[in-house]
Amino acid sequence: MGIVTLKDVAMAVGVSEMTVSRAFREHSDVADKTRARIIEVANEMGYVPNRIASMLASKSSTIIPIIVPSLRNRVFLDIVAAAQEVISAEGYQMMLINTEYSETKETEAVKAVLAWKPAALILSGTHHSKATLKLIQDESFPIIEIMEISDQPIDICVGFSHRNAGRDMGKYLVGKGYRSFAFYGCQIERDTRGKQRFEGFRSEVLEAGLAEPKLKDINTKFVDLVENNLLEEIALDCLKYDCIYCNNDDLAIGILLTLQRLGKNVPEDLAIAGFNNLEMGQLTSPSLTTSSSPRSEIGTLAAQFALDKIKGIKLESKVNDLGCRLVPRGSA
Amino acid sequence: MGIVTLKDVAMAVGVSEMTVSRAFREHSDVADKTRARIIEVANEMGYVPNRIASMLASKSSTIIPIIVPSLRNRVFLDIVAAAQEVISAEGYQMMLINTEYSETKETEAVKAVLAWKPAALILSGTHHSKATLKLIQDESFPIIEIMEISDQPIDICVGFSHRNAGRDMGKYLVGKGYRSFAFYGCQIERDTRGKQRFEGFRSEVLEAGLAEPKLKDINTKFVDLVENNLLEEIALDCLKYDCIYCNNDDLAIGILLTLQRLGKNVPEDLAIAGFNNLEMGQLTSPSLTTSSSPRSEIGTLAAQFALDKIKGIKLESKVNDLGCRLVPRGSA
DNA sequence: TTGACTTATGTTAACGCTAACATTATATTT
DNA sequence: AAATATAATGTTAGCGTTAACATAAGTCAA
Repeated sequence: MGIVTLKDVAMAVGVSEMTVSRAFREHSDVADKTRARIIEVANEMGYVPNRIASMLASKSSTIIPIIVPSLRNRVFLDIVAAAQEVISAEGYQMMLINTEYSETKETEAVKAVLAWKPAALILSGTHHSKATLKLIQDESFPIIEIMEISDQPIDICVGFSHRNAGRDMGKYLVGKGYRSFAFYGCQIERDTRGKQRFEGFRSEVLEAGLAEPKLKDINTKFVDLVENNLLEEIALDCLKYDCIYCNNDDLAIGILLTLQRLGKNVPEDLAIAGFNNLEMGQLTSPSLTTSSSPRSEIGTLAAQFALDKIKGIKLESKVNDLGCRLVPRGSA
Repeated sequence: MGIVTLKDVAMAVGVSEMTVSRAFREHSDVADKTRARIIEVANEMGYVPNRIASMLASKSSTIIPIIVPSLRNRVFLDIVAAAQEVISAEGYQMMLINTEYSETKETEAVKAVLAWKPAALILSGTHHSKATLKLIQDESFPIIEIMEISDQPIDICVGFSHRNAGRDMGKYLVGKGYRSFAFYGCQIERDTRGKQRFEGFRSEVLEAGLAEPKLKDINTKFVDLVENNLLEEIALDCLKYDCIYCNNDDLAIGILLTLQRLGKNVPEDLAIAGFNNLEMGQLTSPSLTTSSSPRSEIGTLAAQFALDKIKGIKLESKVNDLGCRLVPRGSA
């Protein structure tokens, strides 16, 4: 026989479908004895409630999609991992979608996701295409924007100001006495948040009356950089400056270790600062000056806010700035 | 008005619901003119097909859940990222679940996932609890087991032999002349695959007539190790041996960098080997001897196999051993 | 122009479940 | 014991779509 349905169980037990349905939904109004019998028979028969039918009938979904621009980036991986934990723990299901930093793909993803009548939606960033916005404008489920903050979130946003993070780092580095700067990043042109950090950094450097920091966009993925031994060239190029601010810790650590292999001294020959505060940055000597992006917190909170709002719990604030703590260490 | 349904669009255009349904499914038998008109009106009205209703009616799902034991581990992150790419590209949806290495949670996850009538299921490892196996035994969708290989996969498995990976490393290290060994790992007792590598490693060391390698289970997560500065103690402890084989590259690199900070020499004072072949391991000096786990390949292939089998394409082989290449470098 | 196809559209009945209301059994009060 | 309240179960009618079959419209050969 094919799949076991409510009807089959109901017939086997000798009750109505409705009673079986109730028994499986911890509905209070089923007699304990009846429920026990139902559950037993159902298990024996291998009955598994069909969530799809349930969703259609009740018009209530437990799907929470999360749309991120990348899964190669530790930031999003950590966010996804943290959000997943909360979402699962509450009996909801995470649907994971990766847009590869493409606006078109984001719009497509949102369209696809709407077809699932999601319980909530987690989006990355606060900037979205018109098409995307149009799709979600009349939707009534909670929409959480993560990573950045915005004065006018679609609904709720959780993140921090990347501009401020860059500014803080700029202030710190200028204060340390460095005078010529460059900002290095892999594929920055598509990383709007990286660019925001650069902007903050730049404005601080300029305010201090120093020369415009150079924006160095390395048009290769970090993995390929390592794979193809391109880091040496980049590391040597860096030496033209007093200090470099990297788009993320991976690159910063990569340059740091490469310079050391080449016999250079950090921070004497070149000071290096990163972004994210990955574990490895604590292990190099000198250890890495960086900013601690609250990745896991963002994931956890985003999921929590989504669930709270689904449950009708009033949220304190629509804009949640978690800040980004500067972590001064030896490398700059 | 609330949500726009097929019916609304059908009425607006003046055709039957079925025609609208067909128009949205690239069904060939709709006149081009009719389809164009339908799509136009539908877009205007903001119609989004309801996948849930569609799934219920057609009994065909596009959900592919992937159940992994951890999302802190780069291995699974890479697998998930790779699988996601393939799954999305084909118009399917990935549902992500993390069991935190708990068999109970795995069973629960499988139960939850069955309720979605998935198109396929990706599971981690080849060992599953009786309860889990019972749940999936009569299911007809493809089931892909990843990471390990087994002679009797439930359906299809994609991975490599961890025992062999450990054995290869053992052979290599013995060949290099090291004589006293230890295997270090964070929370190995729950990492069955890590244990398999140890077993392979151990058998090779014993076969060479050397002393039993010590199994050192560090009962703390790597992050906490770094956070609480516990690596120094561990690194110093390692010096009792000629050579250590670490459960993963993170730990290996952590120990390597810590030893260097303490003024020790690798591999002279201690040789170190890792597992996974992360980028960072290429950047240390000496760079890290490790094994290259085919993480992305596993993710990609697992997804591909799932999709192929859904489409009825005959697979070449049920057991797919991708191997695990030893990468000899300077650290051991 | 008829019959035989082909193409385009429509009709009906599910899919498996639950909301909302209806009914029956049981407990509680007077 | 009747009247009322409460708990436990049942009935009906969808939820929004699609499979399968039914029909209508258009095409073509003879």
